[in-house]
Amino acid sequence: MPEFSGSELPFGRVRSTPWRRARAERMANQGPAAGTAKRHGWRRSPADEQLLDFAARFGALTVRHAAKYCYRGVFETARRRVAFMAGAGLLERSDNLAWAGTVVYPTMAGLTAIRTPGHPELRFRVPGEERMLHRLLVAETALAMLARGAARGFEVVSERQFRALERARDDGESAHRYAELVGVRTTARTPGEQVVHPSFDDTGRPRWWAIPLDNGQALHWPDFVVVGGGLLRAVEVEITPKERWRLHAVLRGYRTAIRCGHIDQVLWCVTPDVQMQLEGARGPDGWIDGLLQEMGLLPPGPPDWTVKGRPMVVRPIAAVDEGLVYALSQRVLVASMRSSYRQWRQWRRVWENSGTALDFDAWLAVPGTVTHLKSLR
DNA sequence: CGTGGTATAAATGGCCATCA
DNA sequence: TGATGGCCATTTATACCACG
Repeated sequence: MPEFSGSELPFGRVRSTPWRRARAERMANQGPAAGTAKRHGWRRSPADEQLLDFAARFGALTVRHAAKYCYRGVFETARRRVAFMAGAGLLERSDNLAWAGTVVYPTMAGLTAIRTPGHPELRFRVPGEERMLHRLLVAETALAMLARGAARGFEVVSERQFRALERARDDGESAHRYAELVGVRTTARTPGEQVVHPSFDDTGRPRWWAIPLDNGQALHWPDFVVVGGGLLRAVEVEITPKERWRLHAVLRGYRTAIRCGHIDQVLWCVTPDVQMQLEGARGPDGWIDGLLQEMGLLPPGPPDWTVKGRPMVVRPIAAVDEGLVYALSQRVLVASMRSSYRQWRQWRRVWENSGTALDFDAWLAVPGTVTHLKSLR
């Protein structure tokens, strides 16, 4: 059987349409260069490259995220472009998590496709499912900040990026260069200007993108770093309480990094249990301080987060994507109030229509609500 | 060598059938 | 029920070419 492609199909076999021809061309042009020239069946748009870039930086992304942050909110377009890139071998898709919808992550070819000189070379890695919620929350938080801060020249550097930078065996030279490339102020342009200094590990190597712990014997990696106004702000997304000694060690590391002029501020986006660990909680006899007060990173007593310029800021994590809202709330809710994604969405609709002032989780916790909801179907 | 018009490629968004 | 692939009509981007 002879093989035919695209417009060369023999008369009468399959009617050749532009769509079929383009598909045949897509099949014939796969790999890192796919979509860069005519006759490839599709053309890589700036939005496509942005999606590849985001997926590479954060390791994984949902199609809904892609739609929101790359394709002006049009899901249909995002799905189609993802399909093209998956067909070209640049992206891999996974639909193992119902609440996430389709998750996309870059292939080796996808990473090669957007490799830019001067930027860290990322390794290929299949994202593990167990950490997927955390990974997607990090991506969402970072993308939201990037979308808001892009106009003001904010840049976001992901954990994958700085792990690649700090892996280099060059005494921190490429990490330093990259810091300058993304706008970190490493030298004062005017006298007295605040300058960023790196931390140092126990070998004396400067660490621009990692936080040395235990006198530099170990390194801690923030979830991502925001570069703005020439300074570094570390962001931590914590949805599981760490053991006290581990969290303590991380906070000590950050405290040192802040004091030596490396990190300007740490933002903690956390679930209620972690928030309690960090800033304390109201007890029977007044406020019980958390780790931040104990370590002098916050004045004793209930925190006032309207005060600006604190070295550490804690705020409740707020998922935007409906699937992430679900997955996150399932960890916070007591077992009896958990439900399948499908059921949760039905309950959400009931909540929306109920006109209550309570937020969803609080509404669900009102005695009788769950029993009532379960009786509906 | 620039300009403007035309042909063609590709993007987009809507719709539908299928599938799990 | 949502994700998906197939298809179509319309819009937009790009390549090409003749002309001055």
